[in-house]
Amino acid sequence: MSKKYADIIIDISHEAIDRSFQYEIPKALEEQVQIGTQVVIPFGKGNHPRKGYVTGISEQPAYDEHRIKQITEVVKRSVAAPNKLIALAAWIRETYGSTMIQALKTVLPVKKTVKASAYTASALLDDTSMNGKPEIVLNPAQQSIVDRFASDLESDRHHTYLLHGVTGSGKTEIYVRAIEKVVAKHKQAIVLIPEIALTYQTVRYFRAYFHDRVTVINSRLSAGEKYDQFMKAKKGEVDVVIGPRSALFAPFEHLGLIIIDEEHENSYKSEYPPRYHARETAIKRAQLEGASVILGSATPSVESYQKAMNGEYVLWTLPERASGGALAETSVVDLREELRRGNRSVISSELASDIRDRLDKKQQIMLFINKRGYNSFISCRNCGEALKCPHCDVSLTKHQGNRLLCHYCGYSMIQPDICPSCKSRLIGGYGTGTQKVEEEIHRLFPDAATIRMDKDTTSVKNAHERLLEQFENREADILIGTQMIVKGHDFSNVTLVGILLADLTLFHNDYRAGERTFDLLAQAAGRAGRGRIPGKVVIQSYQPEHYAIVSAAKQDYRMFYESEYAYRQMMKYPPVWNMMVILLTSKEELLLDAEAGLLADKLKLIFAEDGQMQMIGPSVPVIAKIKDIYRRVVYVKHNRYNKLVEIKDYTEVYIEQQKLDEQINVIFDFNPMNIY
DNA sequence: AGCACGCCGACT
DNA sequence: GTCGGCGTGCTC
Repeated sequence: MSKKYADIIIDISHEAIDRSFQYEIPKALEEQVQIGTQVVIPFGKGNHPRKGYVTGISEQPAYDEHRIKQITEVVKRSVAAPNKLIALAAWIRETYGSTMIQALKTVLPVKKTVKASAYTASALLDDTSMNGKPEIVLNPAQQSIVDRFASDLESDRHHTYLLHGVTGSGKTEIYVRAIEKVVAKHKQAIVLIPEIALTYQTVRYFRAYFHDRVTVINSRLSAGEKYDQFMKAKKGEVDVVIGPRSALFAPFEHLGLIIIDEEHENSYKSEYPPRYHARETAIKRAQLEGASVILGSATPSVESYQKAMNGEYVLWTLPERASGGALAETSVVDLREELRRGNRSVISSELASDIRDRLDKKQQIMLFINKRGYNSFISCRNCGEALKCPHCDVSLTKHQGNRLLCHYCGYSMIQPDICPSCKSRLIGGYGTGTQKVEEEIHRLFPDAATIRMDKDTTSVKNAHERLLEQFENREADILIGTQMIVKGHDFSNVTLVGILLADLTLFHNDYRAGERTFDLLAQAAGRAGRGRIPGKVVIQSYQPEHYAIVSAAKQDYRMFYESEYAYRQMMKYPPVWNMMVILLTSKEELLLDAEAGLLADKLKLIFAEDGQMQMIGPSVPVIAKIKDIYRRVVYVKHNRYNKLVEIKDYTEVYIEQQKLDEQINVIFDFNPMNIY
């Protein structure tokens, strides 16, 4: 009988209207309008139709009744998000800093009425003639973990588990068994996988167990296709959703388990606002919905391992390969020593002789170089200037055909003959990119067939899969690549892995440099000797005494963790302390400098009194401008995360009150994955 | 984000 | 005298 009212967040991303507005629900729409429903409402003076999300329903008007307008209609083809997802969005907004509408859009399935693209769901989704589930017998370590999970589930205890298992120890089998237990209780599971690891084999594995009760989300799905998969989850037509970060928001009604594979991966942190971390957000969602979380990794993040150490997570360990196969032998080569002996090649003499040996035995080799275009910028030996992008303040990278390219905005130019700043002719490229390594290999081993994998050779659709397939089919002896060849792929004939420059200088100044290096080396080592023949890993480095390299060579995670934790503790870095980056951007450099300074002073004045805050900056970030937008950063460290949230809230209000939001944009990043 | 209200300069 | 500049403030 009585009227009903809806609290609605309007789809306009602006702080000034980042709050809910109350609308009357017309009788005809009462059944359709629920929390999470997308509706169209008249907004503002002109009563322009706007989209909005219902975040609450009440019986009383909280506002002058005559001024409350009516909901126009419900957006067709929209899924009402479960109530809990709205609460999760509110938590994301508060924890990471963004407008409510941005947080809602992150959490809710976006149903664009775009027609589904022609190649539907890609090869990952359509597979027919699936043979029954593989008869895999768990080893005692695996069995004991599955049993413990089952008993927790039986007694309704929900934990976050950290599954620390070396590469090849059979983590996936544990995931699958845990999901089986959850599904048996009529609950559902989400499996998060880093995008690059979302391979055909992985999906096949889950398909073998759950058949058409599992669905896969990947970045190649159109918005419409992704929406359809989410609908299946909501209607209970599937039990398992597999996908990257965004799959965390699959609108299951009875969520029982969230699995995050390779939990240490950087791609679980969103790179645009709200910059949420899928691991933390998963744990929050599980808490809201009474579900469990399993985090799996061979090289856990320092954050997660610390929580396992202090009892917040339950630690499960799989110390051995499931097949019983031995881990690879490792050898560290000191590149300084190599240079002293007069070898200026990127291939050390030890690595060269190992390559020769494997080529002769018809075994395969993987060579790994940290980064595309590493050091392959053009600089002047007279004045020392490196050629930079005029819009982005980053070095231009040399590509084939004397072309220099900016990797941030795509700006390109032909390499000049004389230095633009000092007119010297001593200008050129010095570097060891993947192309250069390939040339060097051809010089040293003219008989070797090579495949090069980097962003340039894999930019074409499916090139990535095709190149890996060629290598698998032994069409080449040596695979040369960047990060992308390190993760996940098992080639049984690879018996030698060379890490050409395990150096840390690349990530200089970055507090996660050690962690990233250890992860990379451990993963690379995991690529060697996956078949019957034992493998070898050669690690070349200028800093062979660094703890990340020493512990990686020993394949000793615990040793790495102890050193890394001590370092973080000493430097007051996360996870021991917390850090927030305030990134300020503007077209006006002078204004930006002035206002960044004022903000920093203000924050110091207000928040310094407890003595637990440390502030650095404002400073000019490594990349001082992108696309002609200038950037400044302020780093704020505090032992308590909540205090950083308070400082974030204060900053938001300050920027708005000073009327700076037109000319200066502010973005927050909590416990950042990389330095600015 | 839009849109209206509102208080000061060069025009039919 | 009026048309219109976009500064300021509000939107259920």
